[in-house]
Amino acid sequence: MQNPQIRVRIAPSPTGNLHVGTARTALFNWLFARKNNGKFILRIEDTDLERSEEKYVQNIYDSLKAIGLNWDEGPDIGGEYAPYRQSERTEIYREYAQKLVESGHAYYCWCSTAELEAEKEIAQREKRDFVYSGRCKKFSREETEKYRQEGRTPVIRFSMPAKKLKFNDMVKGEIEFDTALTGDFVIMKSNNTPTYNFAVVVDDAEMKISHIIRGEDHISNTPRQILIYEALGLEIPQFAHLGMILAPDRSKLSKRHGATAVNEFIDQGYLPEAFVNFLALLGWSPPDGEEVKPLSEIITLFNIDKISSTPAVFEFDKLNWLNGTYIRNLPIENITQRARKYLEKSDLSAYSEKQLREIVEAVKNNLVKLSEIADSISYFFGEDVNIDDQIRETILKTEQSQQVLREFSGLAAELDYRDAEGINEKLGEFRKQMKPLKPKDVMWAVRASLTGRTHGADIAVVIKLLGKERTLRRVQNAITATV
RNA sequence: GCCCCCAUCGUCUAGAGGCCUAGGACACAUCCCUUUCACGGAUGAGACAGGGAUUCGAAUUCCCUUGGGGGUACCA
Repeated sequence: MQNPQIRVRIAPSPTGNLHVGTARTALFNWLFARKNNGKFILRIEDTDLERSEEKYVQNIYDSLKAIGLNWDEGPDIGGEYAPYRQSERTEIYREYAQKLVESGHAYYCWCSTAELEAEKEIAQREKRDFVYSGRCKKFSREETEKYRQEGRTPVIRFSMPAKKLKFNDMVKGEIEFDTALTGDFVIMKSNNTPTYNFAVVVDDAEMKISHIIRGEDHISNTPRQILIYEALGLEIPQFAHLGMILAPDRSKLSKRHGATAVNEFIDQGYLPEAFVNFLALLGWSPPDGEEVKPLSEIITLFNIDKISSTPAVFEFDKLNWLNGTYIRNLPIENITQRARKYLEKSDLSAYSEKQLREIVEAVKNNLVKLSEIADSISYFFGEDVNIDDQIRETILKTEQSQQVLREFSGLAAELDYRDAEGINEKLGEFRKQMKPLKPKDVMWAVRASLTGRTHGADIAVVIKLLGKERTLRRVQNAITATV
């Protein structure tokens, strides 16, 4: 079987930060390339000069790299088919457009926006779809010259052959369109710049793209593109259209649903490796049922035939669970290091690195996002602790708690603060000693006085890390504050 | 409106005619562990959108309806 080099691409337009939908498409392309020993290419589609911005190009690079998707050819690293930015390829599009005009597959259209609007209005009134009439197609050289003389700037339209067009989609199966419904569409704008549908075809062909894996929002563009391939006598690639990513309310994922850009998730404290893992699960499922899986393993298991054709809801619950799982599985040094910027919201100087790791170890289990660590560890810092009014009133101020704390301050004075396990044992004895008070109530009083909270890290560890002085001080404060 | 795509638990999905009284994961509930919250463990509840047709037999094939999504630009 002739199996030419597999080449896929991701072609985002830099009109915003890298969207999760684009990231997911990039991921599937990347997986397909890596799985099949192919090439993954990054191309920047910046033909829309108005909306494209350089900072977004940078964001695309950064986001892709952050989630571990490296490309083999691209604007920044070059490659055999450079340049990889559409804005630097305009000459190429012009040549191809010219070819099409010469071969009769395209023609200049001199219609003004106003004239087109009028046609559209009529179509609307007659309740039929607007399909460009194609009247400029028949113009003679003289008429063309006349318009040029008038100072009109033409567009180039592709001459649509009307026919039933079938193509086989790798994920959707056979799809059929009636191209008569489309009409002659613009391939070169009046500013001599290509439209999307034309530029993609030219680039994909020039760059020898073998498989086009993209979102299903492009499915209706496909017949037009196939027709251009045909008109140009180029080989038609394989298509695969992925279901969209939807918001929990099943509408298109947008800003109003919260974060939509990859970097926002990472900034929020999602681990990039957890995030890609989650993305992979949107439309693909591991044959062995093990969903927590690094990219390296997903590559070997990945199979494009197994991609779901259904749109997928972006569910935060599962992302959160995955992220927590990844955090828990990380070696403690690694978490500590990666959480540094959040940890540093507290003044770390009072602790050694070793102690800091103990703190992280003590709180890591209930983290969903790395960023939450800042709050989880806050009571380990400072001489005193903030206790909110409700806890002060309902937990600390009760006579029962006061009694516990008076007793506990005695115990606290003679603990061995180097030994968490020992502290734990003493605490056990203490609970017995405080009977008939319930163990839970006893510990809540102690915990609240020390941490200002009703839940958190193992209390013996808290006591150890707080040390004698602060433990005594905080307990004492909790007692005196209410007298 | 027209065109195209899609349709299994709340969500992501497994399922390619009998293995399905439909499996897994997240979320949810209960219980266990436990000084708290978590973590971990166990159990439970929970779906083939509806209607026809094909077949000995349909979640799986076909048709219709309904619902959802996408497209309908000199945006990409």
